[in-house]
Amino acid sequence: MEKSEKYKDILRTHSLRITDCRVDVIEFFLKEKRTLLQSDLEHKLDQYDRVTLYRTLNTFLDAGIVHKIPNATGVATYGLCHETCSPEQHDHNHIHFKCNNCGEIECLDDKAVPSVTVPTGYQIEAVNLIVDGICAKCA
Amino acid sequence: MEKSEKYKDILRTHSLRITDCRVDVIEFFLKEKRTLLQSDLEHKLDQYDRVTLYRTLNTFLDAGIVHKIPNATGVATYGLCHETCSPEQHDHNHIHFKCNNCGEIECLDDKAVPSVTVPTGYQIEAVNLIVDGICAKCA
DNA sequence: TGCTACATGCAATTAAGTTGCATTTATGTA
DNA sequence: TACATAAATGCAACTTAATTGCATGTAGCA
Repeated sequence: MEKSEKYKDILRTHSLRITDCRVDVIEFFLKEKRTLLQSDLEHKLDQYDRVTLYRTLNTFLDAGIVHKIPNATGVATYGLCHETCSPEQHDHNHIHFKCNNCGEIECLDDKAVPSVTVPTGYQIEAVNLIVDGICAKCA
Repeated sequence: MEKSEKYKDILRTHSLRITDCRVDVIEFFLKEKRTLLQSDLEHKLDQYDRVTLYRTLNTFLDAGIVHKIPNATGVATYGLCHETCSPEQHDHNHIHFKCNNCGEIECLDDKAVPSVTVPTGYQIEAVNLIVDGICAKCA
């Protein structure tokens, strides 16, 4: 299968229309293999308006193609979801690592989040574990 | 000891000058017993300029009086640190709970964060666990 | 009491996030 | 294959948060 077909299939799977912008955004995520900011997309894919990229990310968020990673920088950070994700069921049971040197946020896919307990009366919908430190590249 | 003396002592402990604004911000945190946004301070302590409140929060962050809680809302959220915190050594080993109904972020001080491991070459400096769901009040 | 470094207030700027609307386009159907 | 329609895009505009510079005021020490 041609590469662009693979990107298009991700859109088909999530019942989204196939547009150049969406295909390019998925391609960028898959090639970079890292979490991205909207500004990353704006620099790389500057043929598209920033509002279009903003809406593309939100559409992907709703569809379960990307997930938003909580962090203290104040800037929204997005990671590509596993193929098993859908709008109903997400599998984000992995650790996020934020490097205090290079600033990059990584998904450590093979590191599972330990189970947590909360006080009585609290209902858990999602668990996010963010580890801050120095990544292997910067150490 | 008078209450305001208690607030001032927190500032003395961290080698910060005692000013009305700083004392009022600490008092607000201690009385509310919850995490706060800068906008919360702006509404409650409107006798101070918002830049002053912004700088007060940053000063407290550097000094280790408050900590910034990672979240996906895009708005900085601050929690008062335990008295054991200092600029060098923080004790934030507790879970943060964000309610998807009321939006409030709580520190669950009695719930310890499980230990985590990261790949070889990564150095851990801090661990943040954010649980999303419905809090006891909203359930 | 006065000096000095630090804190504050005000003005202004940058950046992120968001919405409305006119235009263009993807896709199902005749 | 062309058409109709709902959805996607681009542009303009706006809101809010974060941030900086500078003049003025003040806490804390000598």
